[in-house]
Amino acid sequence: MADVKVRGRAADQDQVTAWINLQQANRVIEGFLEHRLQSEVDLSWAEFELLMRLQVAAGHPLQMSEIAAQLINSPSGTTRIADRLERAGLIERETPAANRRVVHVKLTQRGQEVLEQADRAFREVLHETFAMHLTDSDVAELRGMLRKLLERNGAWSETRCDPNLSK
Amino acid sequence: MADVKVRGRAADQDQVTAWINLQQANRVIEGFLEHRLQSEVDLSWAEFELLMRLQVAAGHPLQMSEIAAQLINSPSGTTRIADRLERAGLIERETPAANRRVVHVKLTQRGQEVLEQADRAFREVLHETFAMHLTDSDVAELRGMLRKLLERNGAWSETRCDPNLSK
DNA sequence: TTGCAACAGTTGTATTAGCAACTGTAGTTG
DNA sequence: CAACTACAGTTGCTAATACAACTGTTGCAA
Repeated sequence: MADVKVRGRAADQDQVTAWINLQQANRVIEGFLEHRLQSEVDLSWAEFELLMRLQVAAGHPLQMSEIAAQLINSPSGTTRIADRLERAGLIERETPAANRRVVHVKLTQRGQEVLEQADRAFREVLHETFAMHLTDSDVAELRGMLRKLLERNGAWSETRCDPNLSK
Repeated sequence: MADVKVRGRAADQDQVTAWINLQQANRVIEGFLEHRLQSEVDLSWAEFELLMRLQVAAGHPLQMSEIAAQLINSPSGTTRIADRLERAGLIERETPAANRRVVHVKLTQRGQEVLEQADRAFREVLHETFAMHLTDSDVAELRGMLRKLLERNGAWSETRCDPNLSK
């Protein structure tokens, strides 16, 4: 029984370390992305993320609440990001007559263009800081684990993250 | 060549998805931790993280810059977190006579006590939202990948994350 | 020793995020 | 159809974050 406990505590420690490292990696890489996007296309990572979601929707407008769920952001936070993007002329908001509670968000032409440029920078940085250092099977395993974590925590949105941008 | 490109793009997509999922998992789990720590011991996750670093140092005081590096936070951000913890009486700051540029930070008795309580809550939540859903080999693989990412991005601080709290 | 550059940390300022409260709409029940 | 509840989104407010500029310290070089 003491045995079990000792083993349990060591494993516990590994898990804590894994979590801390996950957070650190997330911060470092997000930091690089943030800086590069800011300097190159004047977008924050959060703004880029929102645009990416619209791109994934492929012209089909998204509701604010859908976007918020996918970004795992608060409703108000999502509103603010959308405010900035709308002011910058990159997205449009429209409340459909059919259901005047909701807001349909879609990319403008300009938004599409900026996003494509941002996407190139994004993929470059992601490659240098993330993808380049992982094998294909690493990525597969990682996705499996993360998917499990998201599912078990009720945050799996069956997200296709396939912007399919530069065809 | 078209083949290579196609395969390359698909792999690219998997990598993007892995990254997005990493971020999502990080947000979800950090959210749970944040709420639980806030309600239970009135600490933010950032504050807890700083306390944990001091705990790891096992009584040996840390400099602000060391803490900032480990937390991957800006100097000013670290100062502010330390301000709050000091005001709450959980840490002490002292500039040693030997080098009056630096600040030595250490836990107070009260800080030690609060941290132990916080640590129990932390481990509970981490288990429920993270550790419970991963096998030992998952954790090992994950740590390997994350370590590689941190190293390659110049952010590997050879962090022991072993608070070794409840002995 | 004086002067200067690099460093450690803090503070001013602006941006961002989240909670709680609010507006307005849809659906439901009596 | 009136009242009530739930929902979608926004806004007021407060807290937190980061960059840049600042204070004070150390080490080095002329």
